[in-house]
Parts: sequence; structure tokens; C-alpha cells
Amino acid sequence: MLEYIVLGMVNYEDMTGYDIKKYIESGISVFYKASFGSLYPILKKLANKGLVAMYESNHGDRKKNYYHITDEGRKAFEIWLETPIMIDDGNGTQLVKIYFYDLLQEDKRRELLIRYRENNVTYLKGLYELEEQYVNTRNKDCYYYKLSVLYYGIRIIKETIKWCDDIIERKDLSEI
Amino acid sequence: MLEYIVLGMVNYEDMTGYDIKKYIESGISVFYKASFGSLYPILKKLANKGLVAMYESNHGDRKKNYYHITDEGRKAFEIWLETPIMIDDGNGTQLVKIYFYDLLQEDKRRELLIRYRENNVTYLKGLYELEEQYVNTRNKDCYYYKLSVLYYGIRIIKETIKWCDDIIERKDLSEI
DNA sequence: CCTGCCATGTAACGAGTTACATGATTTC
DNA sequence: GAAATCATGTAACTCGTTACATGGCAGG
Repeated sequence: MLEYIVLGMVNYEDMTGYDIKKYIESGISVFYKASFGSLYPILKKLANKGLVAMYESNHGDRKKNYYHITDEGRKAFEIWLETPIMIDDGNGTQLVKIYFYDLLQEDKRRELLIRYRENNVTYLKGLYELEEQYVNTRNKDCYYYKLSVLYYGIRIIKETIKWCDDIIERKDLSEI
Repeated sequence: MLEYIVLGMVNYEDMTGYDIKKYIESGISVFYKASFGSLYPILKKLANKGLVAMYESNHGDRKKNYYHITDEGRKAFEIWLETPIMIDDGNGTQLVKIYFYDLLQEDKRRELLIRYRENNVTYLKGLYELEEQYVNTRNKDCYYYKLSVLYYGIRIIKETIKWCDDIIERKDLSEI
């Protein structure tokens, strides 16, 4: 996952590992955190695979290691980006893809967002079924907080579906 | 984390590894998934630490490995449960603690929930600051989807705060 | 008798964190 | 000249997954 985020970052412009960390912190820290201990090895790995290329650049006297995306890297990133977002993985890590959705063409993006929305609707149905089972089989008083996490899930998925609707229509989110 | 969830499950009643997986699936699958490949080793580890005790029981001819929590295990679980929920870890994994909050006494629970709510409020402020930076420094049109993930974060945190308010007051969540 | 679920486990791997080590450069 | 931040990296570790292996029991 982080591998592709890094690839997506250097896709915008050449960066150092340090830069990438700052970008992640200021952009997708809601979903994802990265430590140097994972970033630097990933950059090396990507370089070995030929998806990025490293070059040294001296800003003043100081030399920094900049990374540049290759054609192959761009292709790999594109494939990842156009793979539908999975919802079944518990934590919404995959959602990070949408951060890069400005790069997609309108019809492709629309298709992917609609699909993601549908997945959420399906998942929501599953949660409602779970709710029914709970309500039928258990003493509500003793299980208030057990049930509450289920309702939390329901609310979050509902909110996610609303958000999908809004960004599909490209509504101005700052006014809502 | 999963270690404590397992501990929490056997705290309710003696269970087999298989049972625990089913309970997790029907209860906290929204936040957490567990595989047998992690469950069974964790049970062994807990047994080695003396936090649970295993015994065999023959249901018919078939023998199953049941796990029973020890006093020490109960204590360890309690300490974990009463440790405030962290919000800074990106994925809301820690939220799973609330699943077990029925076990807490009202005042302790209230204290912990209010604290969690406050942490969310603080986190939300940080997101609004990020928003300001974004809006000031970047071209809104080219960065619609980058901004949208930030707004998603804002909405989710807002929803989480609302949910905290509701469960602190022990509102009936099914009617909302 | 065979399919599907119950039940337990292990080995290899993956993804990322924490803590440490190092040193340069900027800012006060 | 001290402190903060820039900048790069490694080693040990944690936590978990995937895939495999094994076998029992139940219902059609």
C-alpha cells in the first residue's frame, strides 16, 4: 500500500524521502501514517524494481537523494489506481486511492466511485442483518455498548455513501 | 490488540479458538478481522503468560480446546480496558474497546467516553487547520479529490463526536 | 459416500513500527 | 554555541495474513 502512495507522490514531482513524509502528513494522515523506517527501504525497493530512479542533487553544499518516477513506475501506479477500492478490509486504508483521483479521467473516475458506493451499500445491508440478529437474540440492556459499535459502523458507512454521492457530483464540500 | 480482544472474549465465557473467531465476526468485524493463523498462536501465548488456562472438553466424542481466563488475565484485561482510547493511530482500531464498555462502571465509562470525545474535538481542529492551509496554497480545481479526503476525515470525526454524545447519554441508537 | 462445516495448527511471508545511529544545516 | 530541524539509513521486533496440512463430524 505505502509502496503505491510513495509512487503516487513521486508521480507528481521528484522528491526526497523526507519530502514524501511531509506530504503524507499534510495530506492523507487521516488514513495513513508513514515512518522513515518504512519509507527509505520502500524507496530502495522501488528503485531496484525500476519503478523509480534516484539521483543526487546538491541544494547548496548539501546533497539530497531525489527520486524520479519511471515510465514503468507510472504504469504500475496507474494499474493500482484504476483497481476498484475494496471495502472488506476493515480499516478504510484503501480509501487513500481517492486522494489521487484527480489524475483519472472523468468517466473512469465516475465508474470507480459508483462501484465503491455500491460496495458500501452492500456492506451496509450486512450490518443491518447483524443488527437484526443482535436485537433478536440478546438482552439489550446488558449489550448496549456491544450494539453501539455496530451502530457506529452503520453511521460511518451511511456517511461514506453520502460522501460518495457528493464527490461523484463534485459538490463543493466546504459548504456542507 | 487482538491479544486483548481474545482476552475480552474469554472473559465473558470459556471458549475455543473457533468460537472466538465467530464472535469476532458477528460483533466487531467492522473494526477488526481475525484469522486462525493469528488466533491460535495468541491463545498459546496467553496460556504461556498465565493469562488464560486451557482445558480439553469432549462434546460427544470430539475433544475441543476450551480457554478460561485467570485472575491475572482478568486484571490485565481490565487495565487495558481502562486505558484511554487513542485517536492518533490513523485507523480507528482502538475504538474496539467500546465493545467491552458494558463491563465498566458508569462513572469510569463516562470519564473515558468524555475523554475520547475531547480527543476527537482536538483532532478535528487539526483537520480544520489543514483545510485552511490547503485552501490558501493550492488551486482548488486541480485538487478537488485531494481536498475531498480531508473533508471525509472531517465528516467522520464529526459523526464520531455525535456518536460519543449519544452513547454517553445512552440514547436508543436504533431510532436515529 | 461426499460435500460442507467444525476444529486445530504451522511455516513463510508481508507490511510497517520503534529505537537507534549519524551527521549537516539553520535559527535564535 | 545550543537547539531545532533537515536528512538518511539500519536492525530488531510486532502484528498479522495467506496458504497449507490435517482430520472429525453431520446431513443429504
